[in-house]
Amino acid sequence: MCDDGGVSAKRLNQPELAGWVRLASVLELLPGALDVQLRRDAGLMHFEYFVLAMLSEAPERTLRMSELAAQTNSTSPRLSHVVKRLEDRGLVERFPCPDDARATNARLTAAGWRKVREADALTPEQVHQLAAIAEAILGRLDPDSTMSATYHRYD
Amino acid sequence: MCDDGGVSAKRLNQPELAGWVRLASVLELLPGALDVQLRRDAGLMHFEYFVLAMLSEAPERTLRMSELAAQTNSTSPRLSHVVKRLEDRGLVERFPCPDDARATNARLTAAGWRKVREADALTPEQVHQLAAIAEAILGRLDPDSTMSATYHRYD
DNA sequence: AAAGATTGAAGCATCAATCTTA
DNA sequence: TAAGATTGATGCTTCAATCTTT
Repeated sequence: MCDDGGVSAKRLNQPELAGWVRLASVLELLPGALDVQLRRDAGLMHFEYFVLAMLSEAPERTLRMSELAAQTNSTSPRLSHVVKRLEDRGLVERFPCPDDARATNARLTAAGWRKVREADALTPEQVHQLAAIAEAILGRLDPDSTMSATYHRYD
Repeated sequence: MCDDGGVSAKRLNQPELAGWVRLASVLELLPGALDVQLRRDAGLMHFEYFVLAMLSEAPERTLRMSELAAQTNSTSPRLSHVVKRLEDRGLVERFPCPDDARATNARLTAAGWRKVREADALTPEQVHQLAAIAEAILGRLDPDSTMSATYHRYD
Protein backbone atom coordinates (compact mmCIF):
# COMPACT_ATOMS: atom_id res chain seq x y z
CA MET A 1 0.00 0.00 0.00
CA CYS A 2 2.91 2.32 0.59
CA ASP A 3 4.41 1.71 -2.82
CA ASP A 4 5.46 4.80 -4.65
CA GLY A 5 2.03 5.36 -5.99
CA GLY A 6 1.44 6.13 -2.35
CA VAL A 7 0.90 9.85 -2.34
CA SER A 8 -1.41 9.73 -5.27
CA ALA A 9 -4.77 9.84 -3.64
CA LYS A 10 -4.84 12.77 -5.98
CA ARG A 11 -5.63 11.37 -9.39
CA LEU A 12 -9.34 11.62 -8.99
CA ASN A 13 -11.76 13.74 -10.83
CA GLN A 14 -13.76 16.44 -9.22
CA PRO A 15 -17.12 14.67 -9.16
CA GLU A 16 -15.56 11.80 -7.29
CA LEU A 17 -14.05 14.08 -4.72
CA ALA A 18 -17.28 15.94 -4.36
CA GLY A 19 -18.93 12.58 -3.95
CA TRP A 20 -16.79 11.52 -1.10
CA VAL A 21 -17.24 14.78 0.66
CA ARG A 22 -20.97 14.34 0.40
CA LEU A 23 -20.68 10.82 1.69
CA ALA A 24 -18.76 12.15 4.64
CA SER A 25 -21.73 14.36 5.33
CA VAL A 26 -24.08 11.42 5.19
CA LEU A 27 -21.95 9.37 7.50
CA GLU A 28 -21.88 12.23 9.94
CA LEU A 29 -25.60 12.85 9.85
CA LEU A 30 -27.39 9.61 9.12
CA PRO A 31 -26.75 7.66 12.32
CA GLY A 32 -27.91 10.55 14.43
CA ALA A 33 -30.92 11.10 12.21
CA LEU A 34 -31.93 7.48 12.57
CA ASP A 35 -31.60 7.63 16.33
CA VAL A 36 -33.85 10.63 16.80
CA GLN A 37 -37.14 8.92 16.17
CA LEU A 38 -36.42 5.79 18.20
CA ARG A 39 -35.14 7.92 21.02
CA ARG A 40 -38.23 10.05 21.07
CA ASP A 41 -40.75 7.24 20.64
CA ALA A 42 -39.21 4.45 22.65
CA GLY A 43 -36.38 5.92 24.66
CA LEU A 44 -33.96 3.62 22.92
CA MET A 45 -30.89 4.24 20.87
CA HIS A 46 -30.56 2.38 17.65
CA PHE A 47 -27.94 0.04 18.94
CA GLU A 48 -29.97 -0.75 22.03
CA TYR A 49 -32.95 -1.60 19.88
CA PHE A 50 -30.74 -3.84 17.82
CA VAL A 51 -29.61 -5.74 20.88
CA LEU A 52 -33.17 -6.26 22.05
CA ALA A 53 -34.27 -7.27 18.55
CA MET A 54 -31.56 -9.93 18.27
CA LEU A 55 -32.50 -11.33 21.64
CA SER A 56 -36.16 -11.36 20.66
CA GLU A 57 -35.37 -13.71 17.80
CA ALA A 58 -33.18 -16.08 19.73
CA PRO A 59 -34.39 -19.38 21.19
CA GLU A 60 -35.76 -18.69 24.67
CA ARG A 61 -34.98 -15.08 23.85
CA THR A 62 -31.60 -15.87 25.27
CA LEU A 63 -28.10 -15.52 23.89
CA ARG A 64 -24.56 -15.73 25.17
CA MET A 65 -22.93 -12.38 25.43
CA SER A 66 -20.27 -13.41 22.97
CA GLU A 67 -22.89 -14.56 20.48
CA LEU A 68 -24.92 -11.41 20.97
CA ALA A 69 -21.82 -9.34 20.38
CA ALA A 70 -21.22 -11.16 17.11
CA GLN A 71 -24.79 -10.70 15.93
CA THR A 72 -24.75 -7.00 16.64
CA ASN A 73 -21.27 -6.39 15.27
CA SER A 74 -20.26 -5.17 18.69
CA THR A 75 -17.15 -5.44 20.79
CA SER A 76 -17.36 -7.19 24.12
CA PRO A 77 -16.85 -4.11 26.26
CA ARG A 78 -19.40 -2.13 24.35
CA LEU A 79 -22.02 -4.82 24.62
CA SER A 80 -21.23 -5.36 28.26
CA HIS A 81 -21.88 -1.72 29.04
CA VAL A 82 -25.04 -1.57 27.00
CA VAL A 83 -26.52 -4.74 28.49
CA LYS A 84 -25.67 -3.42 31.91
CA ARG A 85 -27.77 -0.35 31.22
CA LEU A 86 -30.60 -2.38 29.69
CA GLU A 87 -30.52 -4.60 32.75
CA ASP A 88 -30.77 -1.60 35.04
CA ARG A 89 -33.88 -0.59 33.09
CA GLY A 90 -35.37 -4.06 33.48
CA LEU A 91 -35.37 -4.91 29.78
CA VAL A 92 -32.78 -7.67 29.95
CA GLU A 93 -31.44 -10.02 32.58
CA ARG A 94 -28.12 -11.82 32.80
CA PHE A 95 -27.31 -15.16 34.36
CA PRO A 96 -24.39 -17.58 34.27
CA CYS A 97 -24.35 -19.94 31.31
CA PRO A 98 -25.03 -23.53 32.51
CA ASP A 99 -22.84 -25.08 29.80
CA ASP A 100 -19.74 -22.97 30.30
CA ALA A 101 -18.95 -21.27 33.58
CA ARG A 102 -16.95 -18.63 31.77
CA ALA A 103 -19.90 -17.46 29.76
CA THR A 104 -22.86 -15.22 30.57
CA ASN A 105 -26.31 -15.48 29.08
CA ALA A 106 -28.48 -12.49 28.35
CA ARG A 107 -32.24 -12.96 28.27
CA LEU A 108 -35.01 -10.62 27.26
CA THR A 109 -37.44 -9.87 30.09
CA ALA A 110 -41.18 -9.53 29.61
CA ALA A 111 -40.76 -5.78 29.70
CA GLY A 112 -37.99 -6.03 27.14
CA TRP A 113 -40.18 -8.08 24.86
CA ARG A 114 -42.95 -5.54 25.13
CA LYS A 115 -40.50 -2.77 24.39
CA VAL A 116 -39.24 -4.40 21.23
CA ARG A 117 -42.75 -4.94 19.96
CA GLU A 118 -43.80 -1.38 20.67
CA ALA A 119 -40.74 0.17 19.20
CA ASP A 120 -40.97 0.14 15.49
CA ALA A 121 -37.49 1.04 14.52
CA LEU A 122 -38.37 3.01 11.45
CA THR A 123 -41.32 4.19 9.43
CA PRO A 124 -42.26 2.13 6.39
CA GLU A 125 -40.90 4.75 4.01
CA GLN A 126 -37.67 4.94 5.91
CA VAL A 127 -37.28 1.22 5.86
CA HIS A 128 -37.93 1.11 2.14
CA GLN A 129 -35.43 3.85 1.50
CA LEU A 130 -32.82 2.36 3.70
CA ALA A 131 -33.27 -1.11 2.31
CA ALA A 132 -32.61 0.23 -1.16
CA ILE A 133 -29.65 2.22 0.03
CA ALA A 134 -28.30 -0.77 1.81
CA GLU A 135 -28.25 -2.81 -1.34
CA ALA A 136 -26.40 -0.06 -3.13
CA ILE A 137 -23.81 0.28 -0.43
CA LEU A 138 -23.28 -3.31 0.39
CA GLY A 139 -22.98 -4.34 -3.21
CA ARG A 140 -19.82 -2.30 -3.31
CA LEU A 141 -18.63 -2.34 0.21
CA ASP A 142 -19.29 -5.88 1.29
CA PRO A 143 -19.52 -7.99 -1.85
CA ASP A 144 -18.76 -11.14 0.10
CA SER A 145 -21.45 -10.44 2.66
CA THR A 146 -19.23 -10.67 5.66
CA MET A 147 -21.47 -8.37 7.62
CA SER A 148 -22.76 -10.84 10.06
CA ALA A 149 -25.95 -9.40 11.45
CA THR A 150 -29.04 -11.28 10.43
CA TYR A 151 -32.67 -10.79 11.03
CA HIS A 152 -35.58 -13.17 10.58
CA ARG A 153 -38.24 -11.65 12.69
CA TYR A 154 -40.62 -11.19 9.83
CA ASP A 155 -39.71 -14.21 7.78
CA MET B 1 -46.15 -13.61 14.83
CA CYS B 2 -47.16 -9.99 15.29
CA ASP B 3 -48.64 -10.12 11.86
CA ASP B 4 -51.45 -7.64 11.90
CA GLY B 5 -49.03 -5.70 13.99
CA GLY B 6 -49.51 -2.28 15.33
CA VAL B 7 -47.85 0.54 13.49
CA SER B 8 -47.37 -1.53 10.37
CA ALA B 9 -43.88 -0.89 9.21
CA LYS B 10 -44.60 -4.45 8.32
CA ARG B 11 -45.55 -4.66 4.67
CA LEU B 12 -42.06 -5.30 3.52
CA ASN B 13 -40.54 -8.33 1.96
CA GLN B 14 -37.78 -10.27 3.55
CA PRO B 15 -34.94 -9.08 1.31
CA GLU B 16 -35.81 -5.50 2.16
CA LEU B 17 -35.76 -6.21 5.84
CA ALA B 18 -32.52 -8.06 5.53
CA GLY B 19 -31.23 -5.09 3.62
CA TRP B 20 -31.96 -2.62 6.31
CA VAL B 21 -30.42 -4.78 8.94
CA ARG B 22 -27.29 -4.93 6.86
CA LEU B 23 -27.33 -1.20 6.42
CA ALA B 24 -27.57 -0.83 10.14
CA SER B 25 -24.36 -2.80 10.33
CA VAL B 26 -22.70 -0.51 7.86
CA LEU B 27 -23.78 2.56 9.71
CA GLU B 28 -22.41 1.09 12.88
CA LEU B 29 -19.10 0.12 11.42
CA LEU B 30 -18.21 2.46 8.59
CA PRO B 31 -17.55 5.67 10.48
CA GLY B 32 -15.23 3.93 12.89
CA ALA B 33 -13.52 2.09 10.06
CA LEU B 34 -12.86 5.34 8.25
CA ASP B 35 -11.40 6.92 11.35
CA VAL B 36 -8.87 4.20 12.01
CA GLN B 37 -6.44 5.05 9.25
CA LEU B 38 -6.50 8.80 9.77
CA ARG B 39 -6.10 8.34 13.47
CA ARG B 40 -3.10 6.13 13.05
CA ASP B 41 -1.40 8.13 10.33
CA ALA B 42 -2.17 11.66 11.33
CA GLY B 43 -3.55 11.60 14.85
CA LEU B 44 -6.76 13.11 13.58
CA MET B 45 -10.33 12.01 13.64
CA HIS B 46 -12.32 12.27 10.48
CA PHE B 47 -14.31 15.22 11.65
CA GLU B 48 -11.20 17.06 12.76
CA TYR B 49 -9.65 16.52 9.37
CA PHE B 50 -12.79 17.85 7.78
CA VAL B 51 -12.62 21.03 9.81
CA LEU B 52 -9.00 21.60 8.86
CA ALA B 53 -9.73 20.82 5.21
CA MET B 54 -12.56 23.33 5.04
CA LEU B 55 -10.37 26.00 6.58
CA SER B 56 -7.58 25.18 4.16
CA GLU B 57 -9.86 26.08 1.26
CA ALA B 58 -11.20 29.30 2.68
CA PRO B 59 -9.85 32.73 1.79
CA GLU B 60 -6.99 33.53 4.19
CA ARG B 61 -7.63 30.04 5.50
CA THR B 62 -10.06 31.78 7.80
CA LEU B 63 -13.74 31.23 8.47
CA ARG B 64 -16.28 32.39 10.97
CA MET B 65 -17.23 29.67 13.41
CA SER B 66 -20.83 29.79 12.26
CA GLU B 67 -19.77 29.43 8.63
CA LEU B 68 -17.39 26.62 9.48
CA ALA B 69 -20.17 24.86 11.35
CA ALA B 70 -22.38 25.08 8.29
CA GLN B 71 -19.71 23.74 5.98
CA THR B 72 -18.98 20.78 8.21
CA ASN B 73 -22.61 20.00 9.00
CA SER B 74 -21.80 20.53 12.64
CA THR B 75 -23.62 22.03 15.56
CA SER B 76 -22.14 25.08 17.24
CA PRO B 77 -21.24 23.38 20.50
CA ARG B 78 -19.62 20.49 18.77
CA LEU B 79 -17.51 22.72 16.57
CA SER B 80 -16.62 24.90 19.49
CA HIS B 81 -15.25 21.95 21.43
CA VAL B 82 -13.39 20.55 18.47
CA VAL B 83 -11.79 23.85 17.55
CA LYS B 84 -10.82 24.32 21.17
CA ARG B 85 -8.90 21.06 21.02
CA LEU B 86 -7.35 21.86 17.66
CA GLU B 87 -6.30 25.21 19.06
CA ASP B 88 -4.68 23.54 22.06
CA ARG B 89 -2.69 21.46 19.58
CA GLY B 90 -1.62 24.51 17.66
CA LEU B 91 -3.39 23.62 14.43
CA VAL B 92 -5.95 26.43 14.50
CA GLU B 93 -6.21 29.85 16.12
CA ARG B 94 -9.24 31.89 17.00
CA PHE B 95 -9.66 35.67 17.09
CA PRO B 96 -12.57 38.09 17.26
CA CYS B 97 -14.20 38.86 13.95
CA PRO B 98 -13.49 42.49 12.98
CA ASP B 99 -16.81 42.93 11.23
CA ASP B 100 -19.09 41.63 13.92
CA ALA B 101 -18.13 41.69 17.56
CA ARG B 102 -20.39 38.73 18.27
CA ALA B 103 -18.56 36.46 15.87
CA THR B 104 -15.31 34.52 16.15
CA ASN B 105 -12.96 33.70 13.32
CA ALA B 106 -11.03 30.47 13.10
CA ARG B 107 -7.80 30.45 11.10
CA LEU B 108 -5.53 27.58 10.12
CA THR B 109 -2.02 27.93 11.51
CA ALA B 110 1.11 27.00 9.60
CA ALA B 111 1.24 23.74 11.53
CA GLY B 112 -2.40 23.14 10.70
CA TRP B 113 -1.74 23.71 7.02
CA ARG B 114 1.13 21.22 7.11
CA LYS B 115 -1.05 18.72 8.89
CA VAL B 116 -3.81 18.91 6.30
CA ARG B 117 -1.37 18.42 3.48
CA GLU B 118 0.32 15.47 5.13
CA ALA B 119 -2.89 13.76 6.07
CA ASP B 120 -4.33 12.04 3.08
CA ALA B 121 -7.75 11.30 4.34
CA LEU B 122 -8.16 8.05 2.45
CA THR B 123 -6.34 5.76 0.09
CA PRO B 124 -7.15 6.09 -3.62
CA GLU B 125 -9.12 2.88 -3.62
CA GLN B 126 -11.09 3.96 -0.60
CA VAL B 127 -11.88 7.27 -2.18
CA HIS B 128 -13.01 5.64 -5.38
CA GLN B 129 -15.18 3.19 -3.50
CA LEU B 130 -16.68 5.82 -1.31
CA ALA B 131 -17.31 8.21 -4.14
CA ALA B 132 -19.31 5.51 -5.89
CA ILE B 133 -21.16 4.64 -2.73
CA ALA B 134 -21.89 8.27 -2.10
CA GLU B 135 -23.62 8.63 -5.41
CA ALA B 136 -25.72 5.59 -4.70
CA ILE B 137 -26.76 6.84 -1.31
CA LEU B 138 -27.28 10.45 -2.07
CA GLY B 139 -29.26 9.79 -5.19
CA ARG B 140 -31.89 8.31 -2.92
CA LEU B 141 -31.34 10.05 0.32
CA ASP B 142 -30.66 13.59 -0.76
CA PRO B 143 -32.10 14.01 -4.25
CA ASP B 144 -32.18 17.77 -3.87
CA SER B 145 -28.56 17.95 -2.79
CA THR B 146 -29.20 19.79 0.39
CA MET B 147 -26.14 18.37 2.01
CA SER B 148 -24.12 21.50 2.28
CA ALA B 149 -20.52 20.43 2.53
CA THR B 150 -18.45 21.26 -0.50
CA TYR B 151 -14.88 20.68 -1.46
CA HIS B 152 -12.78 22.22 -4.17
CA ARG B 153 -9.27 21.57 -3.04
CA TYR B 154 -8.35 19.63 -6.14
CA ASP B 155 -10.45 21.46 -8.68
C1' DA C 1 -35.46 39.34 21.23
C1' DA C 2 -32.36 37.10 18.08
C1' DA C 3 -27.66 35.87 16.49
C1' DG C 4 -23.04 34.09 17.47
C1' DA C 5 -20.59 31.51 20.35
C1' DT C 6 -18.96 29.17 24.58
C1' DT C 7 -19.30 26.25 28.75
C1' DG C 8 -20.33 22.31 31.83
C1' DA C 9 -22.77 18.16 32.70
C1' DA C 10 -24.31 13.71 31.18
C1' DG C 11 -24.12 9.78 28.18
C1' DC C 12 -21.98 6.50 25.02
C1' DA C 13 -17.79 4.38 22.72
C1' DT C 14 -13.12 2.89 22.93
C1' DC C 15 -9.10 1.07 24.99
C1' DA C 16 -6.24 -1.18 28.29
C1' DA C 17 -6.28 -3.80 32.36
C1' DT C 18 -8.28 -7.38 35.00
C1' DC C 19 -10.61 -11.52 36.59
C1' DT C 20 -12.29 -16.18 36.16
C1' DT C 21 -12.72 -20.57 34.00
C1' DA C 22 -11.53 -23.90 30.23
C1' DT D 1 -2.50 -19.85 27.59
C1' DA D 2 -6.59 -18.65 25.63
C1' DA D 3 -11.60 -17.68 25.88
C1' DG D 4 -15.47 -15.13 27.93
C1' DA D 5 -16.62 -11.26 30.10
C1' DT D 6 -16.40 -7.11 33.01
C1' DT D 7 -14.52 -2.70 34.79
C1' DG D 8 -12.59 1.97 34.90
C1' DA D 9 -10.48 5.81 32.58
C1' DT D 10 -10.45 8.78 28.78
C1' DG D 11 -12.45 11.28 24.98
C1' DC D 12 -16.10 12.91 21.95
C1' DT D 13 -21.02 14.30 21.25
C1' DT D 14 -25.18 16.17 22.83
C1' DC D 15 -28.11 19.09 25.40
C1' DA D 16 -29.36 22.87 28.18
C1' DA D 17 -27.81 27.03 30.15
C1' DT D 18 -25.30 31.18 29.66
C1' DC D 19 -23.03 35.34 27.96
C1' DT D 20 -22.31 39.11 24.76
C1' DT D 21 -23.51 41.86 20.88
C1' DT D 22 -26.83 43.27 17.39
